[in-house]
Amino acid sequence: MSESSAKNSTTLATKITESIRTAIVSGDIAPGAKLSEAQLAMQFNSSRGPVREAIRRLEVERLVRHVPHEGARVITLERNEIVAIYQVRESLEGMAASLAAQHMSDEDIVALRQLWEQHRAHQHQTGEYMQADGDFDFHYRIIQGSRNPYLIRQLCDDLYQLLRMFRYRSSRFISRSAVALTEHEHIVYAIEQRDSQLAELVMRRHISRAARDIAQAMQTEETKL
Amino acid sequence: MSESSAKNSTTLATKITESIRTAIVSGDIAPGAKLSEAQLAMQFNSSRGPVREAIRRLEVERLVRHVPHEGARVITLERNEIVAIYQVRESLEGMAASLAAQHMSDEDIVALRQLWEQHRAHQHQTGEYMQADGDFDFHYRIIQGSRNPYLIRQLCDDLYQLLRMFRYRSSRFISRSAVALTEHEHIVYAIEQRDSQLAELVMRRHISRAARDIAQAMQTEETKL
DNA sequence: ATCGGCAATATTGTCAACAATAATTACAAA
DNA sequence: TTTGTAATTATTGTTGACAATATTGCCGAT
Repeated sequence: MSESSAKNSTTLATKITESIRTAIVSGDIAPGAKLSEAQLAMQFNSSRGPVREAIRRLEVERLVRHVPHEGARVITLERNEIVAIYQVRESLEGMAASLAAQHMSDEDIVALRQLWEQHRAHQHQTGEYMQADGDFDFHYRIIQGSRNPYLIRQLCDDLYQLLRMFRYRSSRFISRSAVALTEHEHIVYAIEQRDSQLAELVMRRHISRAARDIAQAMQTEETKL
Repeated sequence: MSESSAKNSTTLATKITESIRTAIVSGDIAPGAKLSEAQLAMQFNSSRGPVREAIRRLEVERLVRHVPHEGARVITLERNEIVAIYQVRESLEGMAASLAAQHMSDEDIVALRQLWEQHRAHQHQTGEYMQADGDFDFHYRIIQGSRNPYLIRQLCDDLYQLLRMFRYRSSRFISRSAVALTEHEHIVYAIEQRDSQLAELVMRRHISRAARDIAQAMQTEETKL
């Protein structure tokens, strides 16, 4: 487990929170793993206080499940929970796309198009899957474009944490980068046209298909065991 | 400020969290008010530790804004933030209604109808506005009926806290109980018919109208000052 | 050999003191 | 009077010790 990524925030508790969060999301701390206060405190050269604060925060963020007097464990995402999350994501991010088509500045739309061009070029050259990071970047920009602060927080701070955590583990399945690239283009197009209805629909389908692929992959994964 | 509503949870920090949360949501602690650790600790006959934990949790729940070394204050909801929240609520709860129409058990639907009958009877007798609590109860049942655990948490644990906090302050405006009663009936009907599309649409309109009324009321309220 | 209860151990919850940072006040100079 | 600065005060951040609870291991009974 790497506690390297500790940004120099103002307070120790914040740094520890971020370190543990990235460790969970990146899979360095496995789902279901126990978070021992004493152990973590030792690891970060601190006392248990700041570690406790970090765990409490991550508990509210739903990355950690805590039961009194027993301790905290990293959550494990079951199949039905993944499905539930994707269902919400479809609704929320569809709305984000719709709002983005209405509210994004012309410059931001140009930048979005350029980002997509980069992704295409990258895929053309390397023939590689789209990087998860690139995909997230694309979606983040559209969410930001919604200009709805509450929606932005819900998606970026909350839902996407869970998504990242899950994606890291299951990146082996996801080989739909070619399809995704095409779908992204359609989204960019709809936003360029300022067609909020189309943007919403295309985004919803994009996410819906991803969800279907993942659910299917998990299904076969489960039957294999 | 009443710290009376302390349920006997297993841990002190939890009790304090709940007490402060209800105090904020009910308006006993005013928006923008400072949350002093020492003062709260005294108030709850505890040390600062549990109070700090409570504040950290409420911070992640977005009921409190915290800046390092300065302290925590209760958030203040601006007009545009209310609009943003209602926009998200419309999308999420529309989805909840759709899912409820698909997944609610027949018994639960009967119970929902009965609840509505009660509301109607109550209004008939007293001619009163619908109680905010009754309204929340109605919506909660439908959200639960969605059977989507992530959606349920997002709405009940997160969004509705903010809604409650705001509603308490502004209950003076909201006199649309007669309209709401009718709209609720339409929602119940759509769910009884298992018409998920209709349920979603009617719910969205219900919330959209409420949002419009509130935005309008805030507008006039602002110009008055 | 397995199961249930008791002691030992480990872990979490709470507390009070200390350190570090921000807010306030007092004071002096312009 | 006003303004900038330094000292004071108050508040938050962190720590280690102690209390309360859960887990583990041991022992005896069936």
